[in-house]
Amino acid sequence: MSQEFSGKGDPLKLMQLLWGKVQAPRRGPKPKVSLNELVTSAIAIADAEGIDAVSTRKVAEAVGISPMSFYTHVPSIAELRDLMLDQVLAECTEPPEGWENMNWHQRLTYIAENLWQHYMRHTWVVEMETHRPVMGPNTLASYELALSAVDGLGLDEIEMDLTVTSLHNYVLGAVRHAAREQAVWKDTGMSDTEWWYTIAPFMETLDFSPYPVSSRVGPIAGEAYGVGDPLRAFKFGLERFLDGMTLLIERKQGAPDQ
Amino acid sequence: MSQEFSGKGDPLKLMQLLWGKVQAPRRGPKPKVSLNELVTSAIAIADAEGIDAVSTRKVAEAVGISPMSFYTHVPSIAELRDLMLDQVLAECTEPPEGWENMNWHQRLTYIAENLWQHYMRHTWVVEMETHRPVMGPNTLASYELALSAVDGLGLDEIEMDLTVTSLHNYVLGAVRHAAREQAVWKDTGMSDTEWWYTIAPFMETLDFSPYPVSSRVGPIAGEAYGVGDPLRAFKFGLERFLDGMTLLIERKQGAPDQ
DNA sequence: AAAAAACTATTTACACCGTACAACATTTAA
DNA sequence: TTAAATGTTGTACGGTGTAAATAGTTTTTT
Repeated sequence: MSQEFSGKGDPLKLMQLLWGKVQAPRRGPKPKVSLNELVTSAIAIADAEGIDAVSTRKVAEAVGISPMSFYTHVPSIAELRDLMLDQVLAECTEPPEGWENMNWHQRLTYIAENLWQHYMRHTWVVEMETHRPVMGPNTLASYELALSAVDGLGLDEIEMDLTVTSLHNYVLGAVRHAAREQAVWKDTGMSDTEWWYTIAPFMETLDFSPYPVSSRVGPIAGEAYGVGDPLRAFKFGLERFLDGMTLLIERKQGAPDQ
Repeated sequence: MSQEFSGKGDPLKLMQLLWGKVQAPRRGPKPKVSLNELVTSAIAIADAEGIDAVSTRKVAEAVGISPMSFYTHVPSIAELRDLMLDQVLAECTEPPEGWENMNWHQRLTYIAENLWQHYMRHTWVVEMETHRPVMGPNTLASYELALSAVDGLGLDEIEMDLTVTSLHNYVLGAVRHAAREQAVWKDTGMSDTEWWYTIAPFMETLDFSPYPVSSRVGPIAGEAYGVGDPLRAFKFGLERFLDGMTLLIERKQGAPDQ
């Protein structure tokens, strides 16, 4: 299912749907619903019940068409999912207030934290974005915003792309813990802390002598921020990355011809 | 399906299975297969056909038991997937040759690159690890190895944990592009480059004026390394992160009491 | 030795899923 | 008015996870 990559079918059709470039049919009955209604409805279902609740039948029912009518609007569920990804990313395309007065450090921090919040609002996106890039208008617009944060700093185009890409990569990797916790809590009512206390008695029966460093670090880290503090790990890594970026940018500005 | 978090059922049962702490039954017939055979078989299927090909029926057939016999060994497919994750991570638990003579920079680089290769060997792991941490022996052992890379540098325990966690987060975020490309290629025979050429004619019909920076950066980056070079982006971000780590470690060593 | 208990294995069944296919309904161009 | 093009719908198939009932096997208890 998730293995049904859209490249298999018709990548062009997906692009046309993403960019609204499907030529309007000259004859035939008017469609009962628009593509936008389908995608919006699917996103609502995913936000409320998770991505696995988004089935062709359920989306069709939500917008009031028969199950198979779905396929007149979207080639398959794989394309629907890609459309969902691009549409929901509309939240990350606009610069925030004061953007013009921010330096690159503040801008990249904003990009990363905004992306974090986006993933937390729609935890299903974290699962889906492991798949295939979606060349849609909102995806491109959010890439544009991120790139503009590091424009004019002395980085060449390739370094700009690498910066934005690895920052995005990092956020996605870091957010999954927090996203998972929220999804599990939503689904089961059990927090990570409760889960931890459930297995803690068992953990104490284990022999930890093969893991000397872990058994020193684990409890201290655990006491400091509970089972794990994804946000703190995220911020820690972000700081290291940005510190590294500072070094690179200073180097480039010191030798602009390199 | 992927929303069936194991916390829902019985987290303790999973822990017992992970650590081989299920008390041997006193009576009744001998099981036809062992848990290990089931998990190994499931991993083989996932490696060959992707995670979605791993169904209870298929695994049962592969080891030669009836479909429902599966549930004698594993509570549900969610637990099987967790067991797969831990078992396959056995590849990342041993220090490489020369580990003792490496400095922290070399060690962290090894950890990151080895993890990258692990994910590339088993691309389905990338999809699955977005879910829930598995407190199994191999997971713990790989955590131990990573922690030992930054032990004795003047970092406190929390910083050690944060370092290892964010490094792992970063690798996971960065590898997904490469993993996806490989999975798509395996499944469809279409490389990312071919896919790009399929949609390129359409892309040229689009109006890129709303994306000035992207349309400057995109082509240059594209020409430099094709559609995208996940490995290069990975290494770029890794360098920035390690540069940032250097600053932190130097700071800590300059003020050991802080 | 016989009976009971504990366990594994199997069969059947159900409610979902994505979607192929064919018949039908509606709108427009010829 | 007719034919073409399109949207809608019902039926059907093979796949999924797994609940429930049943059958078979081994060990413990009587």
